[in-house]
Amino acid sequence: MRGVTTAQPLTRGRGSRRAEILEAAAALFAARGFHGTSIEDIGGAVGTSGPALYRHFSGKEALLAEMLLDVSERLHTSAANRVTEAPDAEHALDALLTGQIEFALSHPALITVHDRELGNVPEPARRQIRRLQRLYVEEWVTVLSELYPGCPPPRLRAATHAVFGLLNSTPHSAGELDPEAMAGLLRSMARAALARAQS
Amino acid sequence: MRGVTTAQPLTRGRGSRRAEILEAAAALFAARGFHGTSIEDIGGAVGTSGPALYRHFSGKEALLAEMLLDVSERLHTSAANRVTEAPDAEHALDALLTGQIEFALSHPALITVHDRELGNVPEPARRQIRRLQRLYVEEWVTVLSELYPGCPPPRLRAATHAVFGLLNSTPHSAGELDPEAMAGLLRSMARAALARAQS
DNA sequence: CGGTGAGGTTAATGATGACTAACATCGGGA
DNA sequence: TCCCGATGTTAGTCATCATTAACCTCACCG
Repeated sequence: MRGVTTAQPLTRGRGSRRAEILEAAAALFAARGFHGTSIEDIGGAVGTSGPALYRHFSGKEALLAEMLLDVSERLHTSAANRVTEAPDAEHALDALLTGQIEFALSHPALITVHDRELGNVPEPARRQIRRLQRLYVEEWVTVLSELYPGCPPPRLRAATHAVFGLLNSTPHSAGELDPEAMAGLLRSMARAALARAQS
Repeated sequence: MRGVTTAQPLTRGRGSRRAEILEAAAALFAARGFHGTSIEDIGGAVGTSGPALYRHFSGKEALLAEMLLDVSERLHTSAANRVTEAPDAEHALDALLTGQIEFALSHPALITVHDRELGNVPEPARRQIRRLQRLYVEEWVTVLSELYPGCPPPRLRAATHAVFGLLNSTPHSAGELDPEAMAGLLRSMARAALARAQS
């Protein structure tokens, strides 16, 4: 029984394993939390047993770090691009909303983990994630400042966080509405909410 | 060194210790998560060492259960009362908003734990908490149905969850604005967002 | 073929942590 | 005054878990 049943890598696509692990881990972290999920759980979810993960990540925290870094990078660069390409602030805001809603609807687990587990990321990476998050928020605040001049930035920042809360509620109300309708509802609610930040 | 330094209960108010523990635990759970917080941590936060907690709660999960049960009860009964006393749906909605905003602003840790850690509550209690949460949501949906007839309940439910997300964003944007301004901003954004649910 | 590297496997190992046991202390009745 | 209940204390106990060690195996390249 020693090393007899080994298992089949069977010509897997390059790096697909890492991605598969990250995806499984995201789902588990979202459902049970970082500390509530064991390495064995994650391994099990991808069909290998526990320690196999160390062939792909240096540890559990590193795995989380990579996951969150990737999310905050995607959010931020997507936002930056959209804003740059928009003809005016009005369209920029629409584009930001679209980006966040698309992401939240298609990756609910990542969204959940992203705003729950930052505290478990070890220091070198944590700072960078925070930085990207801050930049992402500032992307919104900048657009909103242009749209509602005269509204103090702290208020816009608070409003932005509130809208994130609204948009990221998706994982909690999963299944109530189909994605199309949900996207429309969220967009419309968010726009209306933001319009109230100016007063 | 055996049992020499015992410590002083010193005529504490009745049951105040339980409350003190619950409060400390809420702060720790909010900051580090249920599994990220040890019994020793909680004990330390109230000036006793670890196992002393078992004099007040039967275990860590029981502590969490009591905490969440209390929160969902407070939210639900407060909402039910407010709605009953309101002259019409318009005022009822205002009262619901006021209640949720007051609670979220004054107990950010409880709000955070409340929508993160339900999964760690053991079964008998979990069902009851879920039930109260459902009733709380239905309180909102009922009022909204009256206000926006013709809007399908699933949509109203999704909108309600979205608004909870918006209002509960408070813990994430702590300190940006003073509580007064924050309350006003949240209320105004929430109302505007809800108004969009009808269309 | 021969060996090498990627990716798995099962057994330690060492911490940490929930919970229990055995034992104090003290304030407040009887 | 003496006992008891409420609360603490410290030292186990037993699981669980991250991480490491030591070993396999297979695809592929020369």
